[in-house]
Parts: sequence; structure tokens; C-alpha cells
Amino acid sequence: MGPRLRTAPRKQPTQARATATVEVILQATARLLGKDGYDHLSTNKVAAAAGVSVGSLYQYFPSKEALVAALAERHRERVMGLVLERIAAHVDSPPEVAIREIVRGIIEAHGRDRALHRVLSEQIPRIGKLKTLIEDIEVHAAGAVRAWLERRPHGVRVKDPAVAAFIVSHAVEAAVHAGVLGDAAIDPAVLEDEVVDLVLRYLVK
Amino acid sequence: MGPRLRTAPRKQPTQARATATVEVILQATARLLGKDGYDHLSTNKVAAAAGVSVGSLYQYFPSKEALVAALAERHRERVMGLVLERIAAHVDSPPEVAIREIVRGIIEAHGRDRALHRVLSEQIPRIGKLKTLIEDIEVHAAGAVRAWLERRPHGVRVKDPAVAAFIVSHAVEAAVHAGVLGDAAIDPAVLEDEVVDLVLRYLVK
Amino acid sequence: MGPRLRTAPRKQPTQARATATVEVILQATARLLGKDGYDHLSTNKVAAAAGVSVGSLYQYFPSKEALVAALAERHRERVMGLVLERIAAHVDSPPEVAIREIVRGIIEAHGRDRALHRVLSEQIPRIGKLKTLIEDIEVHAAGAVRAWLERRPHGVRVKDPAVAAFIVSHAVEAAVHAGVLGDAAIDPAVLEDEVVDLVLRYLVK
Amino acid sequence: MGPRLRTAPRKQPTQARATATVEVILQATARLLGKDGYDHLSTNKVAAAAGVSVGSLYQYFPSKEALVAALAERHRERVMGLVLERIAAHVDSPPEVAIREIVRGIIEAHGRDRALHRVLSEQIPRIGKLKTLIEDIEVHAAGAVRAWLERRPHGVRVKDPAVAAFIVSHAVEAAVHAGVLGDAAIDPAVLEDEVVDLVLRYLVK
DNA sequence: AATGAATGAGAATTCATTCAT
DNA sequence: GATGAATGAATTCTCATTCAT
Repeated sequence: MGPRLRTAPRKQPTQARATATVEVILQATARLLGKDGYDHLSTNKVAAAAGVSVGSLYQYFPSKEALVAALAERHRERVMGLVLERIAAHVDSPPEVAIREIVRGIIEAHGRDRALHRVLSEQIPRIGKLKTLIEDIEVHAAGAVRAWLERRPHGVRVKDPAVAAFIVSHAVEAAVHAGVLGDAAIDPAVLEDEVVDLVLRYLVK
Repeated sequence: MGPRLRTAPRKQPTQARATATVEVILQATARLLGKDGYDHLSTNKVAAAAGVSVGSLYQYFPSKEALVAALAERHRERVMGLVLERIAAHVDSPPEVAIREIVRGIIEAHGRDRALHRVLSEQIPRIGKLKTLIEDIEVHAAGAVRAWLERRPHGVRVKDPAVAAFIVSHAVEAAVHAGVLGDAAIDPAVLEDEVVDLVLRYLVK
Repeated sequence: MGPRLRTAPRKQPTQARATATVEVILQATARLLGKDGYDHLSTNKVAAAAGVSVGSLYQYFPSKEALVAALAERHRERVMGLVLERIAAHVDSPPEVAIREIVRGIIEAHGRDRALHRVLSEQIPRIGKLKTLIEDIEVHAAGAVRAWLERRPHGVRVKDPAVAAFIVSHAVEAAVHAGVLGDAAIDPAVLEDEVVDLVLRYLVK
Repeated sequence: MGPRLRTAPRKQPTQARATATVEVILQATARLLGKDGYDHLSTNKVAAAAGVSVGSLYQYFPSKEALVAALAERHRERVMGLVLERIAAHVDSPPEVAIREIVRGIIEAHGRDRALHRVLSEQIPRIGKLKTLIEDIEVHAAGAVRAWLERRPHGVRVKDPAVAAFIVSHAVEAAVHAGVLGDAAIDPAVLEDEVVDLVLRYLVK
């Protein structure tokens, strides 16, 4: 599905100055990506916006894709961290509480860096290597949900925890994503109630 | 958010030869889209792959986006047609039956032209006119679900049909999409049962 | 010795207009190559000097190397033609006459398009695929000389015609090349006498 | 004819460590020159391949050309040394002996570092300072031959020693170069006999 | 209707070289 | 002496689009 693109970071900055350069480049990437979209992004524009030379950019990123990949990877770490942490915090809470807290965590995670999150989620599937990244997230998330389900055999009514985890994680992600980031945004409190309801009725009651 | 894009088809082919040309162009577009991705698609390549001249291509499609839009539009019509038809056929069926039939319709729709469906959903940039196209589909689907809900005030337990339709349509689409097209495909019968369960418990019981 | 470079011509011009474009591009290449040398040649400069767009250039030549390769191939045909013709015309002339005429032909061939000849011969070895071209010439030339030798077993004193042809063709080419094109050019008449002497004494007397 | 190039070595390494650095850089240059060719050589690549920083490279070589010039100069010294030494050793030998020894010396010189020799002769652009370097060699060699000829007015039959030296040195170099380094290499003993014959008949008998 | 030659703005990318540390 | 981050002009090359034939 698309040719292989070079997304591997080119070299690690070792000096502090270099780290700052990489930082400033990624920030400019995020800004332009949010403003103009992926297609209108160009390495020259990014470099100019970051106030560094193109040469410096290419010292660290071999291509436009690599730029976006690095940004996505960073973002993924933050978002997944927030959600997994919430799941971990509620391994032993009663389902009603756990589910509400986790759903709220997901809604919050989508609320952070909305513009960046939106543009990344839209563009990522098109960027070869990044498909893997998004799949990692899904597998990761579904895995966590499954583990959560398997810990409470009596509290849930589900036959196959793997399938249920798969269904639930995709359904929740999509509903929250659309509800928070879509053009027709939904009031977060309502969204939370409804999604919790969706999940609770499917898994528990 | 990008320059103004012309996506309206330029003219309708009237002669049989012209229809064949359009057909061959769209097929080449689909093929290249799958092979190289949207970014590496080019009108020249499409024309070459289709065995026609660029000039001929521009006779029918005013831009690269129009090419992809036409392909997507075509596919949308088939898929949405199948689903809306299923919804229409079950306006008055009992919820259990209606929901199962509709879900089955959605699963079937995703099964048709799997490769094309996957490519379109991954490769279409979610900006410009193409973005609108995609959002239209979502709004359309949610609208149909909402209408369906509003027809049966006593059969469903939902407070706000608009919100419920929104949640449900996104959740179902995502679960089915991932279940049918994802790397870890799920047995269609199991998928059907689980998605029906998800919807039924949320909307009805 | 050096990476493989794309030197194959990209597409054949079919319309008269296209043929003219190719012609004008090659002429500009020759001009710039003679004036600035290979390293200072660039596709943009060539296009500008030819009065066509870069795009047109790339329609026919995939790289800078291809440009030079096409030029070299053309030049080779002319030069080799002139020399082989001279050899053919004197298959049956007495050695003294034949050798003088052939040597004169080679000197004349080097005299045509001196600047182009000089720059091509200097740059060709560096351009991957073109090594073959130059070797072709040598093999070709040595072959013709050998055939010439083998036709007159009694007139020549040579043991192994293949070796003698090899030695003679390289020696003559180098002496004439340096004598005609070198910074310290030699009077053509003197050059002719001396080279004829060199060859005649080696092969015949 | 190209910008002014600085090819003079920047400074002499004085410490042992520095000498080793220079050595390692030149070796990397030779390796890359053989692998990628002159055009694809870059100071950054050379530094990386040599395991030193670009900064260090520029400490000793002020430009890319200087790098190649140093390599060529080194090789030239070895090769020319061997040949001139042989010429000097036979100033007073009878022509048959002298010529045979000198030709043998030239063949041996081409046999040393064949790969490097081939690469240098093919890849060095014949422009700018590097051109001069090459011409120096030719002039030097022709000069030595001329001096040798002028010392023995009675032993040789040549009218103009300068012209004869010019012809002979180019002819011999070309024949030996092709015979030793060409794709169709010739047995060194045969090569020696034939080249000696060529020279002897032209100059002496 | 169809062709395909031509365009040229603009994107990606390299690389010799400098200089602060 | 050595390092390697930074530079940016220059170059290669693509591609959507037009238009004469």
C-alpha cells in the first residue's frame, strides 16, 4: 500500500545545540502541518519556519515523511501514556468507575493538541511506515483492554475477551475521535455519558 | 487549507468510446493509488497506465483531485446504496431484525472491492474537496440512522437520537472497517454477532 | 568503476517539433561542455542555453550523463565513420600509401570539432556507461587494423596481427590526440610524417 | 574554465597522529574514488569513511580537489620516480638495452597499484589544477626522453628530438596503459617485446 | 476526440565549507 | 588538534496543466 518511504531518523543529536535545532524543526512542522496540511508541507518551508537552514533539517530528517513520523511518534507516546496510565490506575476499580475513568482519559487525550492530533490522524495512514505506528497503537490499546477484561471474569458478560477488546477499542476511538475532533463536535460531558453507556452495556450489564 | 480545487467532472462522455476511456482511466487511477499512494499519483502516470494521452484525461477530469473524487464518489454510491437500501427495507422491522440486517449490509459493503475500499480510506487526503466528500458520507449515514431512530420512539431507550446516531454510526463503521479490512481480520459471523450486540444493547434493551 | 548512471535516452521524439528540441538541446550541451567543462554543466543551464524548459529536457534525457552520452555517441559515429571509410578505401593500396592515408584520416578526424572532441575524450571515461563506448571504438579500430594486416601476410613483418593491431591503434590514437589537441600542438604535416614513420617501421620494413 | 582551485596542501602534519590522519583520509579517498567516481566523491563522505571529522579533513586539505591532487601527486611521484630512475640508470647503455629497460620500467610502474592507477587516470577531471598535474607528468616524461635522445646524436636516426620524444612518450604510455590496465590485458612479456620493437625501429634502426 | 510536446514553478536534496566549542 | 553542527547556494527532477496539431 504505497512505496516504502524513508522515515528513519537520520542521526541523533549529541550536542545541546543540535537537540534544540531538532526541537525547533519539529515545532515548525507541527505548526505548518496544522495550518496547511500534509500536502502543502515542504522541507524548505519547514526549515524557513523553524529559522534553520534546509541543510540542518536534512542533517536530522531524511525526508518530509520522516519529519511527520517523528512528530507522530512523539504524539503517540504522550497519548498512549495518558490512556494506559488510566487503565492501570483502574485495574481493580468496579467496572462502572473504571470504564468512566478510562473513557474520560481517552476524551482528554483527544482534547490535547487537537489540531495536531487531527492532522496526524488524517495523514498518518498515507505515510507508508506510519501505518505500523497506528496499528501498534490499536494493538496496544486492544491488548490493554483485553487484559483488563481477563482480570474480571465474573464482572463481565463477554464471551471472547480478544474480540470484545478489539470491537470496543475501535468503536470507542472512533466515537471519541469524531465527537471531539469532528466538525460537528459533541459536548464532552454528553459524549462521555454516551460512550460509557455504549461500553458498559456491551461489556457488563 | 489549500487552494481551490476543481473536482467537478468536466464533461459527460456521450459516445461509447468516451465512456470506455473514462472507465480505463479510473481503473488505472485505482491501480496506481493502491501501488504508489496518493502522493505519488500523477496525471501523467495515470494517463500512461491507462494507455491514453494526458490530453484525453484532462478532457474528462479537470484535475488530479477530480480523478480521485470520481473514483471515491463511484465507490461511495455503491456502498452507501447498499446500506441505505438495507435501512429502508427495515424501517418497520423489529429492532433485533433491522439492526442485524443493517449491520450485515455494512459488513457486506466493506467486503466488496476490499482493495479499493482500503486504498480509498487510507489514501484520500482529508483536506480540500475530498474532505467534504468523506464528511458527506458520515453525515449521510448518521442522518439515516437518526431518521430510523426517530420513527420508533417507543422501541428505543435513547435520549437524543442525533447523538445516538452519531455515536453508533461512527462506532459501527470503525469496528466493521477494522474487522473486515484490518490486518487482524475477524470472522464475519463473529463480527456480525458482536457488532449487533453492541448496537442492540446501546439502543434498545 | 563508478556507480551505474542512467544514460539511456528517455523517449524518442516522434514529431518534427520534438526532433528540433532534441537537436537544440544537444547543441547547447556541446557548447557549454566545450566552454565550461563537464563539472560545470547543469541541466538547467543547458535548458536555458537551448532556449527550452527544463521539463522538455527531462522529457528526452533522464540526466546530465545521458546528455553527454548522446553527444558522445553522435560524435563517435562521425569520427569512426571517417576513419573506417579511409581504411576501407585502402584495403588494397600499397602499405606506404595506405598507412599515410589512414593516418591522415585520423588526424583530420581529430581536427574536426576540436573543442568537442577534446572535452568528450576527457570526460567520457568518468561517465560509467560511456566507458563501453570508448572501448567499442578501440576494439572496433583495432579490429579494422587487424583485418587490414591479415589481408597482406607478405607485406608486413608482424608476428601476431591481433597484438600488433592493439599496439598500433592505441599508440597512433594517443600520439595524434596529443599532437592535435594537446597544449603543445604539433604541425600536422610533421605529425603525419612522424606517425607514418612510427607505424611503417613497426609494421612493415 | 572553472573557478580558481586551491590544491596546495594546507599544512604539513608534524605529529605522528596527524600523519596517520592524513594517511587514513587519503586511503578513504582512494576507496571512494574507486567505488563512486570523482563526481560522487564528497568531503563529508570521505571524512566519514576515514572515521575523522570534516573539520579534521579541512585541516589538511583545503578542498576536494586538493584531496584528489594529493593522492595523484603521491602516486605520480612513485610512478615517475621508478621510470626516471630507470632512464637515469641507462643514459649510457646501448639503445637496445636502454629502451628495453625503460619500457620494462614503465610496464612495472603501471602494474603497481593497478586499481589506484586506473581510477586516477579515469576519474581525474582533466580541468583546473588537476589538468595541469597530468600535463606536468606528460611534459616531464617527454622531457626526459628528449634529453636521453639528445645525449646520443649518433645512435639515433631522429630528426627532431623534441617531436620524437613527444610521439614516443605518448605512444608508449598509451600502449602500455591499455595493455596492462585495459579489459583485454596483454601478456607483459609480449607487450614488452612489441613496445620495445615499436620504439627501437622508430628511434634507432 | 485525441494526441503528446512543452511549460516552469517549486519541491527535494546535496555538499563544500566555516566556525564555535 | 579535533569535532560536528550549521549553512545555503546550487542542482536535480517532477508534475499539473495547456495548447497547437
